[in-house]
Order: sequence, then structure tokens, then C-alpha cells
Amino acid sequence: MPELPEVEAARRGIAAQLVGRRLRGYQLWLPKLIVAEDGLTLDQLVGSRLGDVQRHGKYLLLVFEPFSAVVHLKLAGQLVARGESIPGFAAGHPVPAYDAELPHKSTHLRLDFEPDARLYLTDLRHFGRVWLLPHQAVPDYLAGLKLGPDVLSPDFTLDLLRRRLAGRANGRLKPTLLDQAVVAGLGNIYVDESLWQARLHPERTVGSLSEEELARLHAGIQRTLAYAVPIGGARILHTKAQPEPGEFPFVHGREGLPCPRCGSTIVKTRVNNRGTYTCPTCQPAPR
DNA sequence: AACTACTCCTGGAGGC
DNA sequence: TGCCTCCAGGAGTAGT
Repeated sequence: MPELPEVEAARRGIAAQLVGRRLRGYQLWLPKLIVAEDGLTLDQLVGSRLGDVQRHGKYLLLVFEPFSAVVHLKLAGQLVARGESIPGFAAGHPVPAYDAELPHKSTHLRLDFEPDARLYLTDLRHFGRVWLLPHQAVPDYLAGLKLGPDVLSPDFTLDLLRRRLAGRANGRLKPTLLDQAVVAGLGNIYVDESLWQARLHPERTVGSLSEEELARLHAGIQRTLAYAVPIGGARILHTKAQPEPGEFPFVHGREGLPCPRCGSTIVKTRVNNRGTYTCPTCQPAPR
């Protein structure tokens, strides 16, 4: 997804509006969306209750009574819930628009919960997947993903970040932070925002950071999440406009516009072949 | 360890 | 309107 804030928005929406409800049925338009082991099928979930929803980095875990489903929205997945009996929510990639009529040509799965709640999974790039797993297989599956600590966890302290970066002194900041095995949850946008917050260039090496800079990096990640998570993320892209007064400043997607902090012109480069936005003044390039 | 290239796909945006 | 190119919020694999 969509990165941590968007996945967390989905988790919260599902937890508040769908957990505890029984699945009445479903419609699947893109069969390859579902990856099942041991002969599991969505048919076997019909009539069972959604017992819990969890998030691990950018992975979502739906715990039904018979077995579980792991959801990853990859680059362009979106989850939208609607129904007369629920307020509804939308999370994930904001294109197509959250309020688009559903289903549409990029809608691949609809889960029908009692009495009338519908959860739509949309993914215009077809990269997202839903894995069906027996309950007992879930711990091994999650362990196999080798995810680092979740950046939203209270355990994600400065000291933990320091330990996660240990041994990666030669790695550049952006690729290292994008590696979900180091820390889980950050993606291309929120890494850019965190590094801008911390006034660190994405191509600085981990080992070049002073203790003070490391603390800034940790604080920058925290500050970015503290803004993005409550609003469900997704808002800080697809706008070229300058931030409104009082709005959280951001740089991703704002090439050629003034840095919200110093007014220098935001530049776009490529780091690891990912579009990367920085302020040349606030984030001085290494040598 | 760390980097690059390539892969899975479609559609939105912008140039002409 | 159409055609073209570029680009994209992830992550696995293979090769150097």
C-alpha cells in the first residue's frame, strides 16, 4: 500500500466496522489475487466470523474462524468498506478516487459481511495478493517475511533504531530504510518525508551519521507518522499545492516548489531507481 | 554487504 | 480526440 499509515487506516477501519461480523458471501473478479495453500478457498470462509485484524508492517492479517488471510496491497491496492449499517471507510492508494462507484474495472474482490457491509479490494496494477493460511501456519509465514520492528510500535525507540542500523554502516539511508527487514512500514514517500524532517540526505551512509543526526532521523520518522497515521495517510500526494498554513509540510511530489522550511527549490532525483525528493539546502548531499 | 537490473501489471498525466 | 512516452506509495529474484 500504500505504506504503514494507509495500511493502519485499513486495520482501524476493519477493526471498528467489520470485526465480529460474519461473512455472507463474496465475489472474486481476479482469481490470481488469491494465493491459497492446502486447498483453502474463500468458499470455506462463507458463514464464518471475522475474529480479528492485525497489521505487521505493510501486511494486514484477517483472522477468520476457520483460517486466516494475509493481505498486501503492494503499490496500488485500496480497501473500501460501504454499507447502510456502517459508516464505511477508505484506505490505501487514493487512485481511483475513494468515492468512485463500486465495483469498477479495477475492483478484484468484494467481501460481503452481515448484514449489508461490503469490503472492496481494488488494485489497478494487479500486484496485490491475498494469501489464505491455516492458523497454525501464520506465525511461520510472518517470521518468513523477516520483517524488522514496526515503526509505529512503542518499542521503536532511538536505541532500537540504532541497533537495527548496526552492521549496515555502508548502506545509504534511503535504501536501508526501505528494507523491511531493517524496520517495517516505511515506503518511498514516508522515507522521503522522514529524511526531510531529519534534514538528512537520502544518500548519506548509515555509518556517517553522528549521534545527533541519528536522533534526528528517529524523531523525523516519529513526526512523519504522527501526522500521517491519524489522517490515514494518502493525502500527501497528488497535490502540487503548497501546504496550507498549519498543515504538515511535505516534499514528496513537489519538485520545483519551495521547501516548506527554507524556501529552496525542491529537487527530484532517483535513488535505487525510486523517485526521491529533497531540499538541497536542508539536506546537504554527502561530499 | 550492497548495489543494479529485471519482473509482476495497468492506467493516469502530460506532450504533441 | 488520439497517440506517444513516462511514471508509479512494493518487493522478490538474480547477477555483479
